[in-house]
Amino acid sequence: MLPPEPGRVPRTEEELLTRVRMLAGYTIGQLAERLGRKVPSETRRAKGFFGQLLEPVLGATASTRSTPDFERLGIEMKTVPMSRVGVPLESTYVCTVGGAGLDTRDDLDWVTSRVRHKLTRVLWVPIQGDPAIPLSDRRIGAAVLWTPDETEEQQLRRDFDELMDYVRLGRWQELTGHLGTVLQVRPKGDSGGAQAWGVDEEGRRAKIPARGFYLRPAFTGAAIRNALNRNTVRPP
DNA sequence: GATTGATCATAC
DNA sequence: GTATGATCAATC
Repeated sequence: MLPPEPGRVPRTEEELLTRVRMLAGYTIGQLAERLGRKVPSETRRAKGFFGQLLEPVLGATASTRSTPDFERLGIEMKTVPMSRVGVPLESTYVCTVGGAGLDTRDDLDWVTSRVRHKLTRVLWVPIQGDPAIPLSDRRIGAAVLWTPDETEEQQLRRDFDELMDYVRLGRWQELTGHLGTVLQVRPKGDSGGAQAWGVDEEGRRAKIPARGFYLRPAFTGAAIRNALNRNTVRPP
C-alpha cells in the first residue's frame, strides 16, 4: 500500500488531520519514492529533508516565505525526531532573531512577536530519529495539533522577554544557548558567515551573527504529550 | 549523555 | 545573502 500522493491545500483542520494521519506508519523511503525524490545517502546531508518531504503531501503552501505552512489555517508544521522511548532528540527551530522584525519593533513584544505567532498552532509530526535506523526505514508517527495552554505560554513568554532584553540592549555576546528554560537562542545558518540586522549597544542598527529561537527538546516533548491528552476524550 | 555552537540542503 | 527546512558533532 502506497502512501498518499501530493495533495491540495487543505481547507479545514479536519482535512489536514485526516491527511496527516494517513501518513502514520509509512517510512520515509516509501514517501520519497511516491514523490520521486531520492533519500540522501548520509544523515549529515539530510537536514530538513523530512520536513520538505511532508510539505507537498500535506498541501503546505511551501516556498521560503515566513508565513505559516498552512496559511489559511494558520498552522505551522514541524517534524520532530523521536528517540526509541518517544522523547524528542533535537531542539526545534522557531524563527530568526532580529532581522527585519526589529525595524517595526513588533518583534520586541511577545504578543506581536514572530515567535508567538509561529507557535500559536503547531502540527507536530513525530518521526523515528534513532540514528541506528537508516533514513529510508524511519517511520512517520501519529501527528498532533497543539496550541500552547496558559502554562506553556507563560513559560515561553518568560524566556522570550528575558532573551529579548539582551537583543534590545545589543548584548549579543552574552546571548548564548545557555539562557532560557524552554526557549533558547542559538546560532543559525553558516557559522561566522551568516549575519542579520540587529542593534548594537548604542541602539544603532548593526550587523550581528545570525541567530534563531529554538524550543528545547523537553518542552517539545511535553507539548506533544499535552496535546495528546487534551485531544483525547476520556470517559467521565 | 545532554547541550551548545556549527553545519547542511534548497528556493528565491 | 536571507529565508525556509532542520540535525550534526565538539564540548560540557
